[in-house]
Amino acid sequence: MDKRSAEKTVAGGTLPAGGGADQVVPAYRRIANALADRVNLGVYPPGSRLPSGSELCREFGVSPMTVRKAMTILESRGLVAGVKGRGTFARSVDLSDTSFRLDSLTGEWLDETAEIRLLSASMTRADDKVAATLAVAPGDRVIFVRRLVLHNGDPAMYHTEYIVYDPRRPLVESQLQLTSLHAFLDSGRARRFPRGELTLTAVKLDADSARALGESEGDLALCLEHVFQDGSRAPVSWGWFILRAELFRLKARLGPE
Amino acid sequence: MDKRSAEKTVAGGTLPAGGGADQVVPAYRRIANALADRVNLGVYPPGSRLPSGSELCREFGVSPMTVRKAMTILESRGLVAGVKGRGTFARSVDLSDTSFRLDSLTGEWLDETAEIRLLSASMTRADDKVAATLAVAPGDRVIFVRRLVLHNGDPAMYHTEYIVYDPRRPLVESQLQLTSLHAFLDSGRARRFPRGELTLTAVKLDADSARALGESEGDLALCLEHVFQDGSRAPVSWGWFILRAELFRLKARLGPE
DNA sequence: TAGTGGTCTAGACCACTTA
DNA sequence: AAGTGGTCTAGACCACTAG
Repeated sequence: MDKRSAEKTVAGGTLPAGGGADQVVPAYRRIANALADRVNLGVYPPGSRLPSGSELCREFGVSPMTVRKAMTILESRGLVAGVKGRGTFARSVDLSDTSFRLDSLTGEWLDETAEIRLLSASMTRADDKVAATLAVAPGDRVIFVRRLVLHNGDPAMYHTEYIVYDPRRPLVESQLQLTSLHAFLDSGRARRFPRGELTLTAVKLDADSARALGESEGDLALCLEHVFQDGSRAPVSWGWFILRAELFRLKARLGPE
Repeated sequence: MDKRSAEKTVAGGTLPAGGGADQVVPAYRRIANALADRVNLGVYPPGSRLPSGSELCREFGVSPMTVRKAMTILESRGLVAGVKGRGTFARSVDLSDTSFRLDSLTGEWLDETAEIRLLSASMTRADDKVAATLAVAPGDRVIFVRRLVLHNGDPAMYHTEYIVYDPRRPLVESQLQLTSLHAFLDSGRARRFPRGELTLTAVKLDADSARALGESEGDLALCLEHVFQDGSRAPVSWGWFILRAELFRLKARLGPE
């Protein structure tokens, strides 16, 4: 249909309702929300097949691509799963589909007052555990770094890291003297290693971490362990952040928006 | 262009290369990965503007919608941010953009051996804290439930929950006698409350939780606090899961795939 | 006014499943 | 052979920004 002869719809969505809608909601979002509601309310019970693409086109009066976009959203939310040639099926979504963003952790305290202090940087030899994690031979040279991040002058997190030594990659010079926290966190990804695996656990402070953070051994903490990798998934850095438990919490939301 | 007269491209992507590509990679994914690499490698430094949609169409030889889809993916990954009328800009992505999925937590131990035990269920009056969280008046009736989830016969998590009492919604009967863990987790969402907010923290066991989990007071644990809401975001249930720390960990991956 | 991101259309083709 | 999900096209229109 040529848009210059459009009658009931415009490109941005449905025409503003007579009542005067405040916000224009895109059609694909309207459809996604409508279908999400039906899944949540049990109109499409877990495991059952949703109406096909063409049926939904008729129901909502939109073109296939628009329905498709809505389905993509629902699929990314884990609400439905599409199967080629068979159909799209409602999933049973539960708590385990929740996803926590780490930025809900940093957002509250990550500001200009954050300061990073280099505690030590040295060359050492990989022990068995380090060698296994970094996929190098035991006894190979690795860089060992310890950093402390302070917030309002107080220790907030303690970072220990082993980095594969590669003379062709002058990491040490450029990375060790970081003073800005943002650059520090940034160094975990943007310019450095595009891939990685992270694990978050609750731990008790060992003697070393406790001393660094100025707390008592055995105190409560979060441990964010990381293995950063290069483009071909070869491990380059292994380490862990020890976070003071009171300062950090992960938040997540269920449901639309 | 009519597809029946296609020459160099087919709908599924580029024509199979002479070498014989194993897997057909959709064009939008190829483009998204290519652009993601450029952002990560600093070809498009943080804050800089990416080539416009039409430029990318020319570069990759695809139609606007395909480029658009790639951009949507990058935006959802937090790698870029589009601004109407101005352009699409590279973001500085760091650790704080990581997102953890709770299913990496349950995946390992959630199976048929999991058992749920109802410890207590009673009607009580909301104290100030409960009233504030559930948006009811202090002294109003609320349902108080305590559950224990066992794995291989051992206590794994302890759940405490306050539920707004609403005689029109016979929650108690249907929810209290759950015996399947899957149905239990499911009850947090699918059929019950479509929305909610979750917070994950590290805590020490209080006397009550320690007794329930068969551990010692002061021991390490994760606390998953939840506020479930109805469709209009009115709180309906407030509670928290106390998780034995050794059994639970959150995992995440950085980068493409 | 020209350019940009964002939305939408009305088709097409493919790979796949089911009958 | 018919139906379905998934991909892609070659346009269009809108809201917005900037020169």
